Amino acid sequence: MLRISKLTDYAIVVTAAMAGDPKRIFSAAELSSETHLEPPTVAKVLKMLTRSDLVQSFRGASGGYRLARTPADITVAQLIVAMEGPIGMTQCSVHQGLCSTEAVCALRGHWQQISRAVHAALSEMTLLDMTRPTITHTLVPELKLHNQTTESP
Amino acid sequence: MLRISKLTDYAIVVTAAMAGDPKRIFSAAELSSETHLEPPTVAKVLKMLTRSDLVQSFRGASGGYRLARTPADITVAQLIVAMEGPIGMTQCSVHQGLCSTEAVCALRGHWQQISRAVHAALSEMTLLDMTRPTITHTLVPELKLHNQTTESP
DNA sequence: GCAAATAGTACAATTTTAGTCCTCTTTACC
DNA sequence: GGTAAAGAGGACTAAAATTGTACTATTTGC
Repeated sequence: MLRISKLTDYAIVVTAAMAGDPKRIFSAAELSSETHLEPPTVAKVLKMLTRSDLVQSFRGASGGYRLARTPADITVAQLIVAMEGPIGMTQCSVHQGLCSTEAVCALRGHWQQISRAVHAALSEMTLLDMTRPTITHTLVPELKLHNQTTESP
Repeated sequence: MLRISKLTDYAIVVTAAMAGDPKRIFSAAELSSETHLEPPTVAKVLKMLTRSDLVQSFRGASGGYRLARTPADITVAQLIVAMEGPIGMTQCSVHQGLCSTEAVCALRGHWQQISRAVHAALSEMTLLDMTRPTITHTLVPELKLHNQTTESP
C-alpha cells in the first residue's frame, strides 16, 4: 500500500491539532485528549518531533509543546522525514552498498529520481493546508480535474 | 523511510529484465538467474503480476512469462498497485471506517489528495524509462515532461 | 505418458512496528 | 527550599507484517 507508519500518521494528527492554535503551548496530556490518542504514544511522537526541531518543548511545570514554525512553514515531507528518516522507496535509494544485487541492478538511479519526485509532492502540502477544508487545495495540475469530495469527517 | 516492500522491488527488477526483450517468453528460472534473485521469489512475484494482467503467463512445457504490454505502457505505479494494492499513505486514504479516530480527524481528505499526488508522480515513470540510463530523465513535478493521464483508483 | 513449466496455497521464521513503563531532569509556585 | 507538574531518554515486551520457502495440482509440448 506504500504507507507511512502509524507513528508518522499520529505525528501529523498531533501537529495538525497544534496548528489550530500555533502560539499556544500544549501539554502532551492535552494533545492526547484532543486527538484521542493514548498519552504515551503522543508523548513519544512529540519527543521525536522535538529532536528534529519541528516542535519546541518547554520543560517543568506548565511546560509543554508548541510548533517551532508557523503551520505554513511545516510540510508533510518534513514531518515524515522527522519520523522515518530520509524518504526513499527502496533501501538502495537511501543507502549505497547494502543491496546484494546492486552490482547487477541498474535501477538505483531511477529509484532516486522517483524518491525525489515523491518528496517534491509531499513538500507541496503544509500543515496549514492540512487544517483547511479538503476541496480547496490542489497539488498537481492533473488533479484539478477530478477534485471530488469523497468524505465528510 | 516511506518504502515499498521488497517483493515490490523485486517485481520491478524482474519486469525491467523482461523489458530488455519485450517479445520473448522467459521462464521463471531464466529470470532468476538473470536478476540474481532466488527462484521461488521470482516465481511468486510473477504469479502476482500475472493476476494483475501486467504479465502474460504460458503454462506447460516451454511456457513462461512475457510482458502483457510494451514497456512504455507499464508504469511503476501500476506495478506497485499490482503488488501492494491501492496506493495510499494511510489506511484511511484507502478504506473508510477502519480508523478509530476517523470521526474526530479531519485529515482523511487531505491524505487522499496526497496519495493521488504520489500516484501521479509514480505514473510518470514507465518500465521503458527504468531501462534507460539514469541521467536523461527528470521527473520532479515542476520539470514534468509528459502528461500521461492515468486514472486514479 | 513424461517432462517442463506455471498455479495455488500454506507455513515458519524473521524483522518491524507499536505501545508501555521506568527513572531522571527541569521548572513554576507556594 | 520543597513539591508537584511536565518533558527527556532509554529499555523492553508484545503483536503484526513481511519474507522466503515448500508442497501439491494442473497444464502443455513432444
